Amino acid sequence: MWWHQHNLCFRHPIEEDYSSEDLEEKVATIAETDESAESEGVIDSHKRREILSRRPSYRKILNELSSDVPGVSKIEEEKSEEEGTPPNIATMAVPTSIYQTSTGQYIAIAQGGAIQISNPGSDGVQGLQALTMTNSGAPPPGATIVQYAAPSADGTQQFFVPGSQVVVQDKETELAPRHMAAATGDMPTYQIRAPTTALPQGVVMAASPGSLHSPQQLAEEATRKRELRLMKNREAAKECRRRKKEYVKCLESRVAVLEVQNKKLIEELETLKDICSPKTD
DNA sequence: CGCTGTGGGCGTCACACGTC
DNA sequence: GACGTGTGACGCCCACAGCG
Repeated sequence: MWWHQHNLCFRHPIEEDYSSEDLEEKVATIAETDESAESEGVIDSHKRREILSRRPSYRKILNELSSDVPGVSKIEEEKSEEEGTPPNIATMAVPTSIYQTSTGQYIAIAQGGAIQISNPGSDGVQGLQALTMTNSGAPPPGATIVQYAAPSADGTQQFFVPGSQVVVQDKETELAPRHMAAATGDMPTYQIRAPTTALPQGVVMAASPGSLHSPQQLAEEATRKRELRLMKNREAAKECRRRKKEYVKCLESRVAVLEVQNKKLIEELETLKDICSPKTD
């Protein structure tokens, strides 16, 4: 099933993203899998926005498409898994991100917010350590706190983990070893370092939510939560754009296939016409 | 060489939707 | 209902090409 709100999409004058709507329209026109009910009529911008925002995710769309059309590749649930996750992490519950440290350890951030660290040499999931991110609500007793810091002046991002170590994001992905770049795509690389002198701006060290009393602490907690949310949203936006590009590529290939099919059918029709209605003169 | 238009990427905000 | 996630919209920046 092809969703049919494409003709309700509107483009902002300075729209900068590629016009997937145009492609979708082209595909829908060629394939004629669609009703044209909504192609007419005036819909106010609010309504259009409402409809637009209910559009299914690219992943859903593409996966539906792939089930209808053989040969259309699916968007995997997690790119990091499909592109060569280290074997000892492969059995873990779907991580959202996997990083490799300069010491060769793998850090997997699971969807629940748990961080797992594994050594490349260890078998299976042995050696994994599960940490709990502080954004996942009140940590259970004895939980390990991992602190996130806003990007510092040199463009790096840091996680503060127990044991006086800091997980620092490299400035550029290409700094990662080639084997890592192949395994993670555009995924940033992280290193475990000893912490520098003072905490970077925006860092609030471990304070369990229950122990927050003063307005200053509350404000710091709010700031920390905001930074965390922004970081997650940043990553989500990147991932969303990646999926969108993949989706557009898929549409382009589908257009090509359907155009070829269409051409063949037209030729076939012409042939049949010639056979059924020979010229009389 | 400076200006301008264009395209692509990124970060952020707002909002809908799904989950617990 | 709170919270997390996905995505459209917007604004900004940068690179590049074309032009005078």
